[in-house]
Amino acid sequence: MRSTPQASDEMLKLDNQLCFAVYSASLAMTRLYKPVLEKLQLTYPQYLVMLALWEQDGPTVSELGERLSLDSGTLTPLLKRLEAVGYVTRLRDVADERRVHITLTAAGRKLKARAASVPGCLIAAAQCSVPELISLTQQIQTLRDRIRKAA
Amino acid sequence: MRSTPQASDEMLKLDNQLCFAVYSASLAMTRLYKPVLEKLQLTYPQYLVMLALWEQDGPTVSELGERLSLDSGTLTPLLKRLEAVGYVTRLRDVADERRVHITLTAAGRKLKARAASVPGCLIAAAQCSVPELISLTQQIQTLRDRIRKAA
DNA sequence: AACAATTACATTGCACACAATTCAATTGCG
DNA sequence: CGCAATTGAATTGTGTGCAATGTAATTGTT
Repeated sequence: MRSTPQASDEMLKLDNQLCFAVYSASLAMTRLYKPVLEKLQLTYPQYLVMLALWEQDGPTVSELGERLSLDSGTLTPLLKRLEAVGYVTRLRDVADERRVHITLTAAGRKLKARAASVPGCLIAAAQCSVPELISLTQQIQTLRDRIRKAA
Repeated sequence: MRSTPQASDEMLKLDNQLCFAVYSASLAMTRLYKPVLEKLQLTYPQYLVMLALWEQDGPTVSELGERLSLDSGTLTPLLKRLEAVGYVTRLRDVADERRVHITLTAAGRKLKARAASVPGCLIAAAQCSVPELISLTQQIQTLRDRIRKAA
């Protein structure tokens, strides 16, 4: 008698995989936001950067990378595009010329008001109560933090 | 008196937590799997394609795209890489020459046994019971399906 | 002060992800 | 049958995401 091949079969089914659920949910969210964010001249990752800046303006590239868990290879070109559309400025720190501070322009600050309606489309799509959304968010955050620790 | 700017502030923070949680969890998972999948000569999206093929061999490119919610612009080069390492073959349908069937090679089928241990690393990292993982997976799938319907 | 190690950002190369377009094969309709 | 419309993949161009590398500025040590 062999050792239960069924068990590993069940584990390897696509829909049983937590990783595929998260992966496909992330892609679905990007697609949901796309038409909304296009009106603001933002991509989804650029929107996340703007959210971070609206909460705390003027961080260095590495601080932003820490917050979003992205490295400079991703952020540098992204930030240059945000600078090109006029939402941020990239300025060298006078005390430490290695650092580059990312600061909102007037247009970048004004955008926050126009972005106020963006979250509504996800909340509407989710079709569940705000407490339920908060609970799900916390579960996913806990999972993410444990994965980070394990990696 | 202005109309509660705090409300939109909170909304933006809530949205930050929800969409960013899924986004960052997805990235964290990719990073967790990376060293494990490298031993199998697979990237994370390639692993998802292999999971789909182990469940049902020989689909067309568009059927695979339907299952994974990816288009030909993503799948065509990815499948060519899987063909290059020898895990799949790409064969034109004899009845309809527009279609390309993706079929596992012997090496591709053999890989399934070696991949049996892959899900374990996420389960270990998650530090929670299997029923809890199943529940969380289902919640995320439900969210994803509702988002897809709304988009 | 000199210099090795570290830090911060930029650059390069590879692999997705997706919109838009192209091209060939097939289907539908008069 | 003939031909327009449709379908299925592939291609092209833009924007991430990340490892590896490069470069300049700063820090620590003697």
